[in-house]
Amino acid sequence: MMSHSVLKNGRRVRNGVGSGELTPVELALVEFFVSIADLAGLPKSVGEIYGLLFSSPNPLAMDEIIHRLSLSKGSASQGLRFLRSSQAVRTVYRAGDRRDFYEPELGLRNLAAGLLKEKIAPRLAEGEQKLVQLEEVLSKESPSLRKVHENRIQRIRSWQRNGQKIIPFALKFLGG
Amino acid sequence: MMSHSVLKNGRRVRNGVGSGELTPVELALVEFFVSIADLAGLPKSVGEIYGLLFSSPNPLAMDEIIHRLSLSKGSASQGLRFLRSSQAVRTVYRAGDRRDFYEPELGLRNLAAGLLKEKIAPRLAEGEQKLVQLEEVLSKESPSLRKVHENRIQRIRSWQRNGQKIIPFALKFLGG
DNA sequence: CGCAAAGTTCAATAAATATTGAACAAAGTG
DNA sequence: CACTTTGTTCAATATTTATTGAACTTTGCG
Repeated sequence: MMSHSVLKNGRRVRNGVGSGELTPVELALVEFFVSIADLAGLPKSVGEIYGLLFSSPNPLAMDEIIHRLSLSKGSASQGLRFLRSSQAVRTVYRAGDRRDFYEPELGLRNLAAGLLKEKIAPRLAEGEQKLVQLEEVLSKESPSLRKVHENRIQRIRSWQRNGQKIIPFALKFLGG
Repeated sequence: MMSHSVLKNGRRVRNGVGSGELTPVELALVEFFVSIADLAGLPKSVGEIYGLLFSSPNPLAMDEIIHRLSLSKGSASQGLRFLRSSQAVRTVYRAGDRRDFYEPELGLRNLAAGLLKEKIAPRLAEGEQKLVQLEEVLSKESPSLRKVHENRIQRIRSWQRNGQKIIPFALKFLGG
C-alpha cells in the first residue's frame, strides 16, 4: 500500500469528477488529438492517450496515463492496444521497472500507414466481399438492366484501381 | 389518394419490418455503399440512399427512395441534403413533375472533393483552432518544457504542410 | 385565395459505440 | 510457493449518434 495521489505544490484538481491534473498545454494537445481521433472515427480515449504521450517529454506507464487522464484501466488497456497495433506508440523498457512505458510515434508516414493497415484496409476488404457477392447475382438480371449494372460496377473497379495507385505515392509524400 | 404498395409479380417482401423491395443486386450495392459510408463515418442511411441511386438506371424522387429503403421522411430528407451539399448527388428536373429527382455523381474525384470540403475541412479547422489556443499558453511554461513542446508543435505544423501538399495532387490522380 | 403535394425541422426515441470496473490471468519477487 | 504488481477481458452501463414522425413551411395549381 502506498499513497500516490498526494497533490504536489498545492496544485488543485479542477474537474468535478476527480481527474488527474493536466497543464493548460497538455490539455490543449490532448484536445487537439481528441479532435483528430474524432475525425478518424476513433474513440476519444485513444486521442486522449496519444495526446498525453505526445505532450510528455518522457515515456509514460499505463498507470500514469490512467491517473492523469482519469481513465479506467479497461479503456487505457484497450486504447494502448489499438495504438500499439497501429504503430502509433512504441513500448520502451526501463531498467528496474516491470511496467511497460509508452512513447508516441512522431512520423506522419508511419502514423498514416498504421491507420491504413489497421482501420481502413479491413473495411475495404469487407466492401470487396460485397462486390464479389454482387457479381454472383448479376447474371440473373434482364440483359438491359444487367448492362447498366455491369457498367456501374466497372466504375467502382476503376475507383479501386485509382485509390490503390495513390497509396504508395501518398505515403512517400508524408514520409520525409 | 392512391395505393402505391401493390406487390408486383407476386414478389414477397422479406424483411420483418415492412421494407420496400430490393432486388439482390440492388441489395448488394446498397450494402456495399453502407460499408463505405461506415468507413467514412457517415450514417448508414446516407450509404443506403447513395447505393440505391447508384443502382438505379434512372433518377429517383424522395418518396421512391423512402419507399424502397423503408426510411423515414426525416432521414431521407437529411441524407439527401448531405449528399447534395457534398455533391455526391445531383437533382434532375422532370417535366410535369413537381418532385426533385436525384441521380448519383459517378466521378471519384468529385465525390472525394465533396467529402473533403464537407466533412474533413471543418474538422481540421477545429483542430487548427486548438493549436492556436495552445500557442497562447505555451509562454507560461518553464524554458526546458517549452522547448520540448515547441518542437512537438512544429512537428504538427509539418504534418499539416505535408497533408496540404498531397491534396491537389491526389485529386488529380482520382480525377480521370 | 384554398388546397394538396413536397420537403424540412427538431424533440423524442432507438440504435450503435465507448467506457467502466470487477473478475481474471500473467509475470515477477522474496 | 504465496503475494503483489501489471495488464487483459468482457458484461453491464453510460454516452453519443442516428432515426423517426408529427408539426410546420414552401411551392404550385385551379
